[in-house]
Amino acid sequence: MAPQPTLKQLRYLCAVAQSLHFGKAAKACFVTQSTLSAGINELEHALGAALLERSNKQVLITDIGQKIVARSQHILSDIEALKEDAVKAQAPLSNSVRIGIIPTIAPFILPRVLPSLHQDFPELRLLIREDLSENLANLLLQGELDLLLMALPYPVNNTTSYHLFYDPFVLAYPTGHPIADVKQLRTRDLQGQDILLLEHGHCLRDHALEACKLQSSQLSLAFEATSLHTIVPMVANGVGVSLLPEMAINEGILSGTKNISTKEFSEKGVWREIGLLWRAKSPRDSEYRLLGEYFKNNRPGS
Amino acid sequence: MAPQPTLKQLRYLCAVAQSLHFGKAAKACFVTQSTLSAGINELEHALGAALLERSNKQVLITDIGQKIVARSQHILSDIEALKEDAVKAQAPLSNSVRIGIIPTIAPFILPRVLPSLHQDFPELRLLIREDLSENLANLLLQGELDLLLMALPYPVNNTTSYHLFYDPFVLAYPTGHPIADVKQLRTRDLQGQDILLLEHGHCLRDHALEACKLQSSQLSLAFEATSLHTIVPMVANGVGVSLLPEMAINEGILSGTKNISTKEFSEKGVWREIGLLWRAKSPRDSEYRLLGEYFKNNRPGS
DNA sequence: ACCTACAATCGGTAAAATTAATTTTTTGAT
DNA sequence: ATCAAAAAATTAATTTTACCGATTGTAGGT
Repeated sequence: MAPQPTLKQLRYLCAVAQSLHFGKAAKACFVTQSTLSAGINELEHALGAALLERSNKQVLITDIGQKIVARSQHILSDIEALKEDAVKAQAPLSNSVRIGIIPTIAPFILPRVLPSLHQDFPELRLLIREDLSENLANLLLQGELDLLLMALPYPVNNTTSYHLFYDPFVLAYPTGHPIADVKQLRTRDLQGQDILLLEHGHCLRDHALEACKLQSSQLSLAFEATSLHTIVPMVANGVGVSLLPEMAINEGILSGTKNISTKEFSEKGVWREIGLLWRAKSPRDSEYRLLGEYFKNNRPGS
Repeated sequence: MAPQPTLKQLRYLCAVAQSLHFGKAAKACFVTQSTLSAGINELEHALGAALLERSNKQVLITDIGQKIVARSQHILSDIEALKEDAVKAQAPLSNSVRIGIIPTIAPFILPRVLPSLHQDFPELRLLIREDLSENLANLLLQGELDLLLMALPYPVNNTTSYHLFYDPFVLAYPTGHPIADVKQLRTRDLQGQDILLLEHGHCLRDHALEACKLQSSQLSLAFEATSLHTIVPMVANGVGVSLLPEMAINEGILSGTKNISTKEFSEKGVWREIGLLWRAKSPRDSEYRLLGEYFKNNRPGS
């Protein structure tokens, strides 16, 4: 196969086209005249066309040479633009981040974080996808998402996790429910209660059960909700009690709802851990940590 | 200075972007995996950006990597277009030829040559400039013109000339003029005649004088014409005789004009030489010779 | 615990780019 | 015609780079 033209050769050609003088062009390219001469020759052979007409008095550009010069200039400026792109992309959080957030976090953290984030990193484009942990994990591994904001621990291969904060579970019960009389609420007080939880697939359910040392089989209530917002009116109607994340309450999930009371657990550790997750090999590791700072500093209730 | 990205590296990148697999990409590029790997690394360092996210299981393209890939594909296809241009330009007489023609040739040769030329070389674009020999010569040396069609000899540095044919001078005189009685016309019969010629600058004038062995000082008629077409009516009106190029007569410069007769010289050598002229270093030498063939084969009167 | 698949890395060698010096070519001037 | 000047081409030696084959390291699957 014929040798390919190189960018260096195109640079030499354009330099000659500018000065119409091999010696000057060589200087402009920081090479010796012989190097430039050889480069031009290579290009002419690679293209199989005479681009320049040389004499000892003047250098002229041929018809086809002129066309090649024009194309070369275009290509070289495209290369510059490409390099420029790379430089611009260096600024942290200046590009798109495709983030996946589980449904029990997204509505309660985004309204608070997004505005300040946009202020500090106006170039950042957050592309948000809300889905269950399992689906998000798959998308992360497939490279469809860059970052997950979810409850930890959640096992995903080759990922790095970043702790943000703990989000306590708060008991929500119908006002006047007997449990209101318990002074120091402990997880064992939940035994035998009708506890409303989200349906399978929501990790909030699993984390709540684990935090309260309950087995799924202990739940007497067969009904399972599809979102926190539908649990609230059910509790208010006396269907049962529920475990709500504090961040949801802080963000006002109960506002406007009557007949619901809440009580915090007196024990430590009745919470879920909130964190970030990304592919361990991701070159944007440091950017994601930076983003983590923002979520930390702007957590609901802080 | 940071090393420049090379086209080879961009090719490697695009290959990886296609297969998302270093080994396959390497094969597609006809290099080993280690070579490709090193190339991608160089590119990333040259740009200072992580373009790919590698693990032993999958290769993902980063956000910025995606942009660079898109630009690279664009650049690489531009390179192909450039090469394509060069190949197309290889076909002889497939590009522009900027030709300069003197006013005493152009109107009499172009109508005949252009049609057949266009038929055989439809890609050829003849850009014609009509001017005096001296001006054309300057333009040729400056590279503003590629080729001259003119009367020879005409001294121009560093040029190659190509003989086309001889164009005899024919005496034109008012019908009934005494010279009509001369049986064997010779140049010495012109002595003492009122001879109408073009003004200074037209080489036709000088060549006519030389061919007829006359001195400018021998001309009794002070008036000089600006074009052959203005000479004709003057001869018809009896102002004097003139020496017209045969090609002009063949192309019908006298048609429709009454009271003019013509007579050929009985001697050999009463002619001007018509030829092509180009810079000796021109790489299109062979194309110009080919073009010369056309002018030869389609000379006026042939 | 082993095997597999993959990209990164290493060491050696072949190829190429680059330079400084020289040669050739051309051309204007004497 | 000869000379001198200018400029690109060429040459030969050296440095640099590219490339390959083999090996290493890492994760995942069995």
